[in-house]
Amino acid sequence: MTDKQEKILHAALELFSNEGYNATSTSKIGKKAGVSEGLIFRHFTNKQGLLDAIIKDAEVRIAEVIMPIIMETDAKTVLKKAIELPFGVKESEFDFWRLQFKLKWEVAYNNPQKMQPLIDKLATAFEALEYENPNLEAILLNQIVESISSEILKGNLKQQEAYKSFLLLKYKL
Amino acid sequence: MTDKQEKILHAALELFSNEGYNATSTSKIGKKAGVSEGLIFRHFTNKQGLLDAIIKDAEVRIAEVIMPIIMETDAKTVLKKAIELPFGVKESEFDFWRLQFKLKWEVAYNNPQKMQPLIDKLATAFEALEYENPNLEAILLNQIVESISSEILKGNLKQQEAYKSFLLLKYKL
DNA sequence: ATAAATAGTGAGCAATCACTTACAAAAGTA
DNA sequence: TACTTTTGTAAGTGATTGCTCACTATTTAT
Repeated sequence: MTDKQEKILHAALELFSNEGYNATSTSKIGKKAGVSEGLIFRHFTNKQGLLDAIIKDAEVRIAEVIMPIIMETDAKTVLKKAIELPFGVKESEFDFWRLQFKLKWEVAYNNPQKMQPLIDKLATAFEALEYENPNLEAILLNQIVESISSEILKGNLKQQEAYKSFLLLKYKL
Repeated sequence: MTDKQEKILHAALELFSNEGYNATSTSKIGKKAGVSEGLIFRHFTNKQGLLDAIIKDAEVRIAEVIMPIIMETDAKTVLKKAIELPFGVKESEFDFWRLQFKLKWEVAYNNPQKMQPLIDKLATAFEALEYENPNLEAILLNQIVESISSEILKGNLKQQEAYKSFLLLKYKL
């Protein structure tokens, strides 16, 4: 991956995330990346190709973030790590993650449940802890985690520490 | 409000909701509404004006939906009605509500917490029921309700009845 | 009935869109 | 070195964008 290729990807990520895919023109991307517009098409075929490259990279990064939870053997620690997940996102990566959530609301890109492995892991954890309805508990907690992530990424969640403690307490962790 | 004005608004709502604001051209709206493109600008000034009209209407409808909960005096019933909210949305109104959630991810339109009255009401309900942390409980439940709404509107939530019962049970309702 | 105001049309506007093409610079390879 | 491939640019392409304008049709008010 060339230096300029990375610059293009980075500029596209930032613009897609902050202004939206359709609201971002390839000319704007070229300008922000400090590159001729034509180079975008040389490297990524078309505008959709740019998005595809970002999405492909995202799948890897999502797997990376989820891995430590999937590998965890202690049920309580699984839940704890899952709850702490959104609070640990670095601000330098906000653009990246915000785009992921934004894309879920774009029709063209139908979202094939990348979080399913996490939900499954949560379900087995809840089962081990003898919750009455592990599957629905897993779905609920995943929803909570995603919803907290959304709020944080949009800059809407105040009192994060208090909220984290509150949730950990609720699940007796 | 003229017949044609309503046709324009309805077409715009459907297109904005399903394809996105930026992906929808005024020419497409005119065609779908069976109206000349120019008429859109006569009635709504510009494309943004169209969206503004939809948003203004939305504020009314959101207030309508929340009102029965705000007016409710029994704490348990408040929670029950809040949880049941997303499961009662009519399919004919999916486009409308989906657009509301979609807009939360658009930068241009910064969302001034239309749900705050509901959150406040939930907080006092949790207080009456002697929950330890009523404010955070209210924020959490609101997040859950919104997240369920999102999943339903995207057609991603299976076993809705089971999930509803599960939540009501969780809050002892 | 007549005038004024409103509703509606369709052609046309400059600007921008995603993308192509012709060509030059740079880098790799023999 | 000489040749090929890759990387990069700048000036285009036709199509579409949001929007205006000159005009007609219809309603409303006097």
